[in-house]
Amino acid sequence: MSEEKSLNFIEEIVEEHLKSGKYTSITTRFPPEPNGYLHIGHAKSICLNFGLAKKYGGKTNLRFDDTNPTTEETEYVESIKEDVRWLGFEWAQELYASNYFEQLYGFAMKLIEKGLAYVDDSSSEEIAQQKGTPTTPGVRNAFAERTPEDNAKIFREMREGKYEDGSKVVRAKIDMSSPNMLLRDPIIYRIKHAHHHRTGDDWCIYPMYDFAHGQSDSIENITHSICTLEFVPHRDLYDWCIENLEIFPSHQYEFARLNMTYTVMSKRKLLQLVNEKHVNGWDDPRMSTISGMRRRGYPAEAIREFCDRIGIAKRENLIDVGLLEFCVREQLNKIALRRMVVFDPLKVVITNYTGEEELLTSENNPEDPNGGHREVPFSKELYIEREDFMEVAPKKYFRLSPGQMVRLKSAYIIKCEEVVKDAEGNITEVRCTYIPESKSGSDTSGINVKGTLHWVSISHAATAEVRLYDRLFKVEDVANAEGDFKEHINDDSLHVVGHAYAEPALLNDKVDDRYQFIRKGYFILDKESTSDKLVFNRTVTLKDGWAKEVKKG
RNA sequence: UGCCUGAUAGUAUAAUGGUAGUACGACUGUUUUUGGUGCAGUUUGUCUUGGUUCGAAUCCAGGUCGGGCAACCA
Repeated sequence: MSEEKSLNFIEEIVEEHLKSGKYTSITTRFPPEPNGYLHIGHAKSICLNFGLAKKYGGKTNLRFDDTNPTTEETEYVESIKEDVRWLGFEWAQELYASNYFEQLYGFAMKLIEKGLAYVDDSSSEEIAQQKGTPTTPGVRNAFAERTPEDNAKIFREMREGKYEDGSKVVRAKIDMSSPNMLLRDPIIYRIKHAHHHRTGDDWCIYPMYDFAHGQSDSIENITHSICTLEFVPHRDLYDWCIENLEIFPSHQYEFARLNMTYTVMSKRKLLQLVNEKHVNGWDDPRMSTISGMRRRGYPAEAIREFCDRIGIAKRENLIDVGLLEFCVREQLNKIALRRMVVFDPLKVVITNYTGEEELLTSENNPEDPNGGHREVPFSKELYIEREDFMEVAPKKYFRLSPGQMVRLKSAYIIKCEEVVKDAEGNITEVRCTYIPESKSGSDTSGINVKGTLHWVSISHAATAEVRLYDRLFKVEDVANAEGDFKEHINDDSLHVVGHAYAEPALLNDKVDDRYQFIRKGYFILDKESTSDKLVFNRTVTLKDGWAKEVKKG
């Protein structure tokens, strides 16, 4: 019995095309504009495009949509390539819309010769005004009457640099009264005396998106050109260009873009967060960027799994970020090395412990029988988490309190005998006794305790900085919340624990290792970590049933 | 006022005229040397009004509500 997973609507279209013989293989493309870093919304598109080709034996190109020299930079090209690769995908070809500038120029000339395009000297205000409104038709001006010969001559001169920015544009001659505003003689070329990150100063005219994208698809024989819903009205123009240019008929299909709770997903807003220093760069672990998530410790596999689970449809959506976190935990639970780190220390003295110290063994990962073990030093003086002790314990509190017993993970059962306070009444130390025959792995004490605590031996502990991240915004639906999105920034999205106490095994682990600090969450070493100073990022917390219980009262 | 587009549990997504299912969440219980994990279970849904049909989430008609469209951005 093979449970066939149901297909999304694009997979259905592809299967139909393959079955009917319309195509014998498919080609898709991922077409970012190199004007910013990729975010989780792009990951959805990447997984879709590359996933489709992988599933149906086709190929996917990485194509940079670099038709606007004033916003695009090589830095972004490099980061995009790194992110796509990190997500686990391999492109067939690395291409650029700017590779096709000469061809695109020829396409425009062809339209001019066919009488389907003309040079317009109007200002952008005039053009906008003549365009009409959605309910009233636009009007065509006198420039539309220029002959193909005149148009060709002026277009050539535009290319040669004879005219200033904004003085002339080339427009496709379609229909000034179309109900689709994009068909009201859209601009296809504009003059920009600007340096392009790849073509340098070779060009001073650049094609518009609508005159570059479909043709680029066509040149590359893209069979399924997949984009997001806001491009639906562009499809008429996409098809018009291909039809009138008589080139390979690529087709555009649209799906709903990803929205996620407690975050923003537009390059404009992400750029603002970076520029105005609300975060520390594009790869700040709180960002919805791929690079931010990577630095935070989200595994690529978890992001792929997430994209798979949210599905592909045409309905507007707002996905709970909790689903992403679920995917991250699911993956990390299987691979993360368990370690003990105390964030907020409370000293525990084992009064009846007579040895100097001993090495105990603890499993690296209880989920992984082949995960191995590490040694953990134990001694008379330990740190436990301050929140794991209460002098007056509420009901169902399974941690340490006077007269109560708990197990120290992978070590012994201890019993709280005495609480030591300073002059102000603050608890400075807890004195306990341990049960020698309760040693982990060879427990003959017969005692059962409800609570198990993480701990570190004070004299063996390494110190580390730990960065705890929370959601960047306070409201679920940031894009649709009242007022400017920055008003909803969560000022408490970063907590730095300057001096956490870590078991020494953390000193020897590899940089790429993923950790679960037992009972605290999943962590990864940050790039700012040095041999003198360990810095960890909290990837995600563990689910906390006790916190939920406390909240309920 | 025009055109395009969509509507299934709290959130997503499936059912392609024939038993409304799955995941996340929430809630129970159970296991556990992590209040984690695992396991078992409970919970909640077809926007609305008509029509076609033996039978409608699905087809048809009207309505309601949401999103998009008038950048020399992509």
